[in-house]
Amino acid sequence: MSDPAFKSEFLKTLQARGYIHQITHPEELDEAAAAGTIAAYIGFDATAPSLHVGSLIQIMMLRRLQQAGHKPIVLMGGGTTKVGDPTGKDEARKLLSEADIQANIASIKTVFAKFLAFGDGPTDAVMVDNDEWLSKFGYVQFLRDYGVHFTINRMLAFDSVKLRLEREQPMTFLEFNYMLMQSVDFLELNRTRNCVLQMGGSDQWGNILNGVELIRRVDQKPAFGLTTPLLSTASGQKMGKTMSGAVWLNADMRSPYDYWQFWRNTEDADVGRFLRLFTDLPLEEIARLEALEGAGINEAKKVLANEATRMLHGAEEAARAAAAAQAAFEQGGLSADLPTHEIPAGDLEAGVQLADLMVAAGLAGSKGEARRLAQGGGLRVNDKAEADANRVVTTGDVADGVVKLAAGKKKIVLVRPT
RNA sequence: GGGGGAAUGUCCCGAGUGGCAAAGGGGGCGGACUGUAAAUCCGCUGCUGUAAUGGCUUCGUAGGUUCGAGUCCUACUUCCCCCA
Repeated sequence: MSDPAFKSEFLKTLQARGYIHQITHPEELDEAAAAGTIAAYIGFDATAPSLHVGSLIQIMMLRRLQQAGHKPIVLMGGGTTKVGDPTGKDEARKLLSEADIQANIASIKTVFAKFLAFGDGPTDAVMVDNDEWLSKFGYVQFLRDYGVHFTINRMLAFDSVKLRLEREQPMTFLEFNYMLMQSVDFLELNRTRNCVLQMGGSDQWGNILNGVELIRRVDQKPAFGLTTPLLSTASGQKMGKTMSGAVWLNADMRSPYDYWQFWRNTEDADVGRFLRLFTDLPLEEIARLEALEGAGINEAKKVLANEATRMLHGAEEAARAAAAAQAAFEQGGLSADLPTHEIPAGDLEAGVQLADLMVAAGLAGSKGEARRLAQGGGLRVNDKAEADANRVVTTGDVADGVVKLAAGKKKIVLVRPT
């Protein structure tokens, strides 16, 4: 993609920090963003009770938008989730019940307030749910109003459809309609809220393009689309799924400590990129951190972990996570802020099989796994390797009020008798 | 409606002759090396249990044949392809 020198603060920032993959009408959009306040939206589907770091780049982009003096619109996909986005999938995802979707939305909502300022002002963020309008259409009315603007010929050419067909995987008519719904969302937001820009991940390009064209065709009004690059780590892993599963943003699904660890374990080659995308640090500062070599780059990773955790969970939680990590990894000591598992003191007096304790503490999925861990040398009790998972843990193992269990070098749980 | 094909280890892909806890890969986990990195190398990867042989539950669903079935038979479910 060409590299035009943008005039608007917003696009300049996105460009400099690496958010831009494709833009539909770069110059026009730049003009609009430079001339005054614009409104832009990103849609989030409610397929899980929390968003994960895979969505973080989108959230951060809304933050940049607001920082540049524009209005972010968070679109919750209450309506579209009922249909399910086929993009990038080989199979239709199982349909969620309406109750599940509503519960997911309620749970997801809270995260946005950490990144955006909501309110009624001209550049305050707002949240809307597309179920509001999508559920109101009658089938025939929807077909007549919008169906006429989409040709099957063109829809078949979009990757989301084409790839599925090429791989000879079935695509239901329900899924086929998803891109129409998303296009109508954009049109609706354009009409009711004067929203001129839809942003999203690069996999959304086709869906976004359809909305842009719908607005331009039906209302003869300007509309733009912008996508972010697909985020993967330097070694090619998909971003967001790691060691212990998805990196959720909700604190009750992924603790601040684990969140901090996630960023701390960033690959060397990704540090600069992630700092630009996921922190508010000035670019000069990032350039300095990124230039650190060898083990020195660990400093940059700590900064990244601190900043990212602070933004999501607050300064206090970030500091505690950092302190716990320092105690555990750099001093080999204990910290009360490490993940803790409580068990009745009586159980420990009676003695608990180590394998059972590992499972209870969440360090092993089954006793068999605990055994294998032990045999592989990855199980440690109070920092001492323990090859026998059948060993009984008793009060004699308590030191400083806890028993320190570790699975591998990074997963630590303090067992605290109560 | 007719004809042909497919569903495999609760992450994915994928081999499978009647003796299979089931090849191989990806992913994941652990170890070594390092810097809580990457790359590389080694080990593990159904549950349960032992000092150890073991026990139990898995191959779309339900039955059947057999000493023994992922593998053969019957019905059913879902999906794909071709014809109408």
